[in-house]
Formats: sequence, structure tokens, C-alpha cells
Amino acid sequence: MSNKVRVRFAPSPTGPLHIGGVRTALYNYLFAKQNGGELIFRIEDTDSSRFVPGAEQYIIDAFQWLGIKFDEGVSFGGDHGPYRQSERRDIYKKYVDQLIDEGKAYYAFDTPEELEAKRKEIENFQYDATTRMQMRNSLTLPKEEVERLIADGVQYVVRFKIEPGRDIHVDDLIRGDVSINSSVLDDKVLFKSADQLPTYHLANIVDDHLMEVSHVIRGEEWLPSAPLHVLLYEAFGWTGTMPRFAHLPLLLKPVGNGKLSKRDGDKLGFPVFPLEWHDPKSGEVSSGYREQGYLPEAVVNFLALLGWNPGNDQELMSMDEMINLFNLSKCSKNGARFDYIKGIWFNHQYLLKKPAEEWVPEFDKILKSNGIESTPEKEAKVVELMKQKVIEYTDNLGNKKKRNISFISDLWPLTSFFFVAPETYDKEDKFVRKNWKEGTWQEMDELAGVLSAIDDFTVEGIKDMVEAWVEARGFKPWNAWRVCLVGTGQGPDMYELAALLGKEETLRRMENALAALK
RNA sequence: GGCCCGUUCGUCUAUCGGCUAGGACGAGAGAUUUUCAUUCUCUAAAGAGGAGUUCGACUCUCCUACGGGCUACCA
Repeated sequence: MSNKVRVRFAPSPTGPLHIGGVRTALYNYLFAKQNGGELIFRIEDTDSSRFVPGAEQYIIDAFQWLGIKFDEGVSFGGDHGPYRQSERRDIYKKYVDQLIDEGKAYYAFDTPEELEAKRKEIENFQYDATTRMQMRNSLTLPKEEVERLIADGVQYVVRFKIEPGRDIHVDDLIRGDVSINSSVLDDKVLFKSADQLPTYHLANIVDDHLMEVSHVIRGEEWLPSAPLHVLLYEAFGWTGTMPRFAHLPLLLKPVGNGKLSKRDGDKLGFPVFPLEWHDPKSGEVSSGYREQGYLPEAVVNFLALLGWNPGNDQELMSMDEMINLFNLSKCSKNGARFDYIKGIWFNHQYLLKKPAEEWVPEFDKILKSNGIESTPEKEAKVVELMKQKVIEYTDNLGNKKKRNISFISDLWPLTSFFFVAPETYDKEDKFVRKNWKEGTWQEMDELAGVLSAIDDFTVEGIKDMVEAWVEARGFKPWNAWRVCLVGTGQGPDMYELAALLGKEETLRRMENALAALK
């Protein structure tokens, strides 16, 4: 085997991809790319009862959206296939038989009912060296009977025969040496009778070996079975090419105890899946980061920092930077609470970095959903407005104003005044009540006159004229003026606002307001 | 219950024996402001507890507590 770094992400197609799985895949990707290696996409569909149609495609789509690219695997090709475990039955059969022939595994005929009875009979029952001789298997039954049972088509599983009393060491890249005594391990089922497929453990080892996987980077939930996997490598005589292990800490609930689950998302209102998922059976819809308006770069950056950091204070990183900086030994060992609030902040940061033009398509959708059809004329204005905003929002252009935009959709309440003129004026509006007093009408009537006389209807042009008038008359017209143009206390600076609306629209709104608020 | 892993501000984390324990999110306060909001500045906020090793421990060891995971013919 070459020394090439080859890692894999191997989900089971049992539903939408959990955000924790996304992070695991991301770390695999970063590690592979940093080392000039390859990332494999393998589908572990050895549990036929949990198979969910559409899940596989969902996972592929999710990674595409996130910008995590695979080098080979299901839908990506490669010469280590097939990459779907359900298509590798013959391969597994061969290796299982090998273990049986060598006496490292055995047939077990115990029915689920018998096992259940045993569990009731013996407290903390475990199928292992202490109990297997009491069970019905090829170690206790005469050879002839075993052959007869098999010939009769009696259901059996294949169990791994674990020799007790050995300390097994797993050299984990994140946790260091983890050791466990083989006596606490049970004789794991390697091959299931129910669907005639191997269990995860067997398929995993065989595939990783055959696919020349060099590093296994996976969630901490696999740590307890890592010693079993080491034993399997030994049993096959593959110790020399055994991959290195790295077990990642888990993502925990934002509040309360336990690991992050779909329920938490529902309860606190954040997605736990990258893409929206429509469950084919229940019809239930689960929200996705993409549909909620998150940018893939933000999601990736946010997730990367949940369990890893570059060792300094840097938080905003592009994928390339992360590939550069990633380091398994800088991964934390303890579980990370899923702080979705910070995820929103990341989105905010990435949104500000995006050129205004790139906001337009998304914003356009929001306009449409609010009944604003984009005419060519309006389209141009949208872009202009957004550019204006981005300039405001971005420090380096010297503007002191910024707005808290975390999602494109946040733009609507902030800009709706531009697209929707106030037709009726709500006199009970707190802002209107406060700023529309005796005499205001006359002032605004006067202001309308001033505005109509302005030829240079730009921020500067309006400002010059209005300020001169303000100076001469000695009152502050801004809030009342805002009532006229917006109808309430929203929007940018008044000069900016008027310039944005244009002379025609500004005067139209002044007229409307004067008529409505007489 | 058994086994394994972990434990620094509310949260994510920095520190790889020298710490006045740093940053970010969030929170609070003040300032700015032509509305809403921003922006700026500031503040509060942590080494689970107990033993040991050491000149010195957040960093190493052990115990306890707590948290997490696993304990299926699921992955």
C-alpha cells in the first residue's frame, strides 16, 4: 500500500444528513486536501430495514452545496468500487468465510427470542467467552448438526470470536493511547441473518482495507468499538496497513443534556440539516441551512470551529485557509455545545463580504414573495440600493453606519419602505404620533415646495437646499419628513432616502402624506 | 449497572510547567445618532473538588464528582 492519504466519509442513507455528520465530513475533507490525499464517499447501507429513498441523493446534494468535494465514491466514480455496501455482498461473504475457516468466527443459531430469554435470565448478559459455550453455535454443536442446520436453511449469524484477557490499544490521533481489555468486548455479530448482509463492523474494516483508507476520522460514538476494529484488522492479518484513527468529539445540545438532535432544532428554531428535507414516509418537512438563508461558506466556517481551532484568535477562514491550517492534534477532546447563535454571526460576517450583486438574486426572491414584481427600472434601483447598503455596512469604505444583517431576508423590513409607499398613514403609530404635531402639516407643505424646486436630486443636492431652508426656518423637519416618506420610524438618513426614492416618488409621497394627514 | 472518553467565562475556545488566564459569540453599561438600527468605548464573566509530583501547576499523576458516548442480527 502506498503512503497516500485516503480518507472516507461513509454515511448510511437513513435520512437527511445530520449537521454533526457534515462536520465529520468537513474534517475528512480538510485533512485529505491538506495532505494531497483523496476523500471517498461510501454508502453504508447494510441495514436494509432503515433504508430511506432519496437520502443518498440528499447527501450528495448537501455536500455539493457546502463545497465539500469527493474524489471518488458513489456518483463520483473511482477504481475501488462498488462504493455502495449493498453491492459488495460477495466480497464480504468471502472474508467472513475466511474468518470462519480460520476459527476466528463462528456460526450462531440462537434466535432473537432465545437471546432475549438469556438476557432476562442473566443480568448484564453478554455473548462472549464466558457465555458462548452455553449457547447454540458452531462451537457447542456437533459439526454434523451445524452442517445440517445450515443445509436446512436455518437462520444463523456469524459472530467474531474474541479471546479474553488481552489489553487492546488504539492509537488515536486526537486522544492518544486508548486501551481496553478484550474481556469486556462481546462476540459481535459480523454477518446478519435478517438481511444477509454484514454488520457495520465487518463491512467497515473490509472496505477500508480494500479501498486503501489511511485514516479513519469519525465521531466519538465509534470509540468504544475501535478496539474491536483493531482486532478485526489483526484477524485478517492487515495490521501493517491498518488505518490511523481519530475520534472526533460530539456536537451537544445548545441547552440541556445530551447530544444534538433534530428535536433541538425544532424547539429552538434552527436547522440541524444542511438542506431542507421532505420525509418520504411521514411527509414531515425539516428545515435546512440553505433554505433558511445561510451561506454555505458561513456554515462550513462555523462548523469547522466547533471542535477545532487554528491555535490563535482567527475565526473567519476560507476553505483554502482551513485546509492550510487544519490539524487533527488541535481538535478538542470534549463535546461542543451547538451554539447556533454564533452560526448566525458567521452568516452575518459572510453576508457583509459578499458583493452586492450577489445578493440580488436572493433578494429578488424575497421581493417577489412580498408581491414586488421586478421591472427593469426597479431592478436597477434594487442594485443601486443594495450597493448603497453594502457601502454602509462595510467599514473600509469609511462609512460609519452598519446594519445588523444576518440574512438576506433581514433586508426586507429594512428596505420595504423603498418598494412599498405608505398609502394610508397610521395616525396611531407611535412614531407618527410623536412627530406629527400642530403646525407640522404647514412645515411639510413648505418642505414639499423646497423639494420640488431642487434640480440636482442627489444626496448632496437635496442636503444643500433643505439645510438652507432648515437654517432659515429654524426647526427640525426630519422625523416628520420621515413620516411622509416612510410612514413610520424606519429607513436610512433622510437625504439618502429621498435621493434613493428619486424626485418624482418623493414628491408623490409628500403629496399623499399631506392629503392623508391634513 | 459495566466499559471508554472528557471537564478553562453562559457558549465556542487559547494556554502544550512561569498567568496580571487571552480572543470570539452572547449579556450589561455608556457615548454617538434625524427614526429603527448601527457604530464606538467600556464592564461583568472561567481553570469541578480534593490529594500528590515540582522551586512553581489550568497545564503532569491519582481519587471523587459531574458530563458525554457505547453496551442491537443500527450505523
